[in-house]
Amino acid sequence: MGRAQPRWLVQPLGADGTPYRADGGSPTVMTAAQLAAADAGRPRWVLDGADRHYPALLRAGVRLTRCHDIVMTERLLQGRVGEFGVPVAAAAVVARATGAPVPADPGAQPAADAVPALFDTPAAGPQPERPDAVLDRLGAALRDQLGRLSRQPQPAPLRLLVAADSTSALAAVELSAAGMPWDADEHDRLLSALLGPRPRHGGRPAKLQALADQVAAALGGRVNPDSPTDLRQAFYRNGIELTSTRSWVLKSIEHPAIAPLLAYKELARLYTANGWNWLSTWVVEGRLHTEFVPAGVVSGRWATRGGGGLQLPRALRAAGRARSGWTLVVADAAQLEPRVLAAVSADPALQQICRQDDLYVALAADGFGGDRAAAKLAMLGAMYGQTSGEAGRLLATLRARYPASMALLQRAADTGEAGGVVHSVLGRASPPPSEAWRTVTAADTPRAREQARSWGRFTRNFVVQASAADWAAVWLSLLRAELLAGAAPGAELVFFQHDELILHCPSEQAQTVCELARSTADAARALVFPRSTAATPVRPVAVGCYADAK
DNA sequence: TGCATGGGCGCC
DNA sequence: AAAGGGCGCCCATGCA
Repeated sequence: MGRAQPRWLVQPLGADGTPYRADGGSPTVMTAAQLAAADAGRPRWVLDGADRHYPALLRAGVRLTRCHDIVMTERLLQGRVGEFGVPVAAAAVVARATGAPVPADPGAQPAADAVPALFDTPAAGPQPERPDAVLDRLGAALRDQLGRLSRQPQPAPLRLLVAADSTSALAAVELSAAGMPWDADEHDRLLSALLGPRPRHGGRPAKLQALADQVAAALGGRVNPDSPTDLRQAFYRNGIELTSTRSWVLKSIEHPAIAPLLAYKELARLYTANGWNWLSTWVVEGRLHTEFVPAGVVSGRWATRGGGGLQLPRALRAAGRARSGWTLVVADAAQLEPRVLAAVSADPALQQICRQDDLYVALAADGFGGDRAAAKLAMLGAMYGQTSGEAGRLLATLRARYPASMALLQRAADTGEAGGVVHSVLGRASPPPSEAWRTVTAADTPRAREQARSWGRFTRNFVVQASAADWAAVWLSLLRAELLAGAAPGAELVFFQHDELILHCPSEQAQTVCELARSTADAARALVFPRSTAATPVRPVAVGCYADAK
């Protein structure tokens, strides 16, 4: 007895997003093969959360090329609705979640193209929703969203963002399922070389324990180097008062315990965060299976759930290896954020600087006496809101030479300090500050000012970080579209980290993939920053092993 | 025993 | 005068 083939219920929708059951189109039950055939016509499928519905499709061998993700879109729209209080649309969302009808939207505008709705046939549950009810709910939600989109002051960039976020939702499911190729044996060798062999019955690995013993000996007594309190007490007994046990604080101390302690901290981090337990939990059949969460960060950056997929330590990247006969293409957008700042601010001088391959070299030559490190420190400090130290002093140079970009950052910070909302280049809104923040900052106290400035640093950085995330999402979407169109047979996306993409492809496709990564980055720049001359250069490298990429 | 919080550190 | 943004995850710790 074979298992029943999975099937999906598909509702064709009219051009205005209205289900047209009444005039002939009726819900159809489709097999995976039929869905795949239907996708060849490049419809924009409507999904009530790709993370909920796409994994099953993918397991059945169906890849969807384009979609409108109701959940991703709702988050984008709600961020833009009200600055304060409960957004107007929240009521509709609650209604949808409970299966109650959504109020019709009289202002709905026609969609750009016909869209089929698509979702799993209702699973057995306590109270499965009737298929028609699901269809009505989805159709109403779509009409509602298209209407709200068209009423935005600048709908075009936001529509691009909706498309990019929706595609990201599909790509995240695919990336999570594919997994980065990861060589567990190599990982084990690296760990053993650094830490000593894997301990058999608990306890620390040999080299870690030896360092812990050295620390204890140097401090004259028992001390748990994993305990900040313990450490501070031990140092206090030795006549040293520590404000914290952070490594940069320790580095300024002269004491025989410091060197082994710093070494211990570094290795202990490796052992606990990416040691053998991590390996056996997250690496399955040669792939690292972390779960990607598209736009999981308020700025639109992706997050990961499990496995710490966005914090793969450099020391272990040699374990990221292509299969035999295959190649990893590692493509990252170099110095993305200052380039994004130049583009969103349309600062002529900074855009000029950003035409250079290494913009920090050009920046250093322009106003920092050729000191690249100083130029970089100043630029990063400006984008993060640093005002003290060397970065603070160098800020004056940036203000004098790049007034437009520095003014944009200052406006963003001022808006945040006043409790306002800022937006990315495509229109993603920053979250409004909490009620608690409003209460605290209403006072005229040092704490109030500190809280206000802190939120200002967040909004200052948001305009850059979120705009960079816009660009990256469009880049990813364009590259994925090329792959689905067959531009590099066999190539698949396996990793995405803010401004870096990794693809796994048959070695003979590597140069094609490199070129695709470059060309789609250029196309993304033209779409996201159409009036900017600042480049967003991508430098793909074809390697057998992730560690060789930098 | 489980849960929440803070210190600390990895990545961008 | 002003003391760098975003995350996820580990451990230790204090509490119920």
